[in-house]
Amino acid sequence: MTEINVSHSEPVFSISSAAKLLNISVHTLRMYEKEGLIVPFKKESKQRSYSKSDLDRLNCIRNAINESKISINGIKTIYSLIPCWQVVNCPEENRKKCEGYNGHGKPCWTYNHPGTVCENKNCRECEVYNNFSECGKVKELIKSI
Amino acid sequence: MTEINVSHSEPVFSISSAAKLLNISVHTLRMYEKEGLIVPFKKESKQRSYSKSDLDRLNCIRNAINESKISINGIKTIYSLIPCWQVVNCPEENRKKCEGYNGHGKPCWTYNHPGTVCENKNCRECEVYNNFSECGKVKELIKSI
DNA sequence: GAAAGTTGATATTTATAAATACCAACAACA
DNA sequence: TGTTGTTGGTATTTATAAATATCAACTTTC
Repeated sequence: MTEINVSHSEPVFSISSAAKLLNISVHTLRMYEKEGLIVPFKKESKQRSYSKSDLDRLNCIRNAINESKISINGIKTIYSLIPCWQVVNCPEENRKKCEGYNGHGKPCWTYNHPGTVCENKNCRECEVYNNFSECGKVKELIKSI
Repeated sequence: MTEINVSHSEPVFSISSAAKLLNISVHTLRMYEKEGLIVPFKKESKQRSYSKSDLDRLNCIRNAINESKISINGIKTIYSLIPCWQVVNCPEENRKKCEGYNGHGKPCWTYNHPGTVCENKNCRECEVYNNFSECGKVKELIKSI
């Protein structure tokens, strides 16, 4: 990983500075998290922190809500269509017991994944979570499979 | 096609009886059409008529809006993720010039498709339009490719 | 050819999603 | 150790998407 990428994914912003930079309230950030749109880094003390990449992701989400007029539940449903099983190479056997594969309306990273290849993964660091925060990228992925 | 399917896809309901059956207003039906969620049959006189299958589709849409809280633009975006190119076997060459393939946020059946395999198709009769009115089915299709 | 229904278009209402405000308890950091 | 910020709640406000109401011109139907 290059220096640039490290700083990009390094959680360095507190919730209040993230909110300030995004021009939204602290509560809104926690709301997005509760809805499963974002997975901020958490210290042992349970305090959240946000990377530059988190801010980019949040800008996409804000854009979807405010410009594209897609509701939060709409965004969740769109995320739930990401073919995560392709991205992480999830074996057929695992899929049967995976809520992300079988569920509807919620992104895979909002579930636990017992007995799957994702079991011990940290979703915050997963390609599925990181690469497809933009709706456009979801379609590109579907095209590529 | 069996007798049952004929009656199922036969446009027999006027806009007002469709509205009554769905318990919504006539204008709402026209609004859904303007947004590209539905493609009702039209007589030469420009009057709309609706089949039982149209009503089923509309029930799905109503459910997405009222129960799942997905906004109309959200539904449009979800429809736009249907891999239509797979369903209709759209040749690589055609895809480059197809707005449905390259566009974002609008279902393929809201575009014209000059120079593609869909050029002379009536979208109302297309598998892409007919089979995936439910969000759940969209995910099933993505899984199958 | 009169009544009933439909068209598209605009103007208005309503229902509610998204965001804000406020809270007491706890954590971080000078 | 006092100040500043964070936590997870609930209660409230606001912005607006979705639906309704009206309209005159046009079809259909009997």
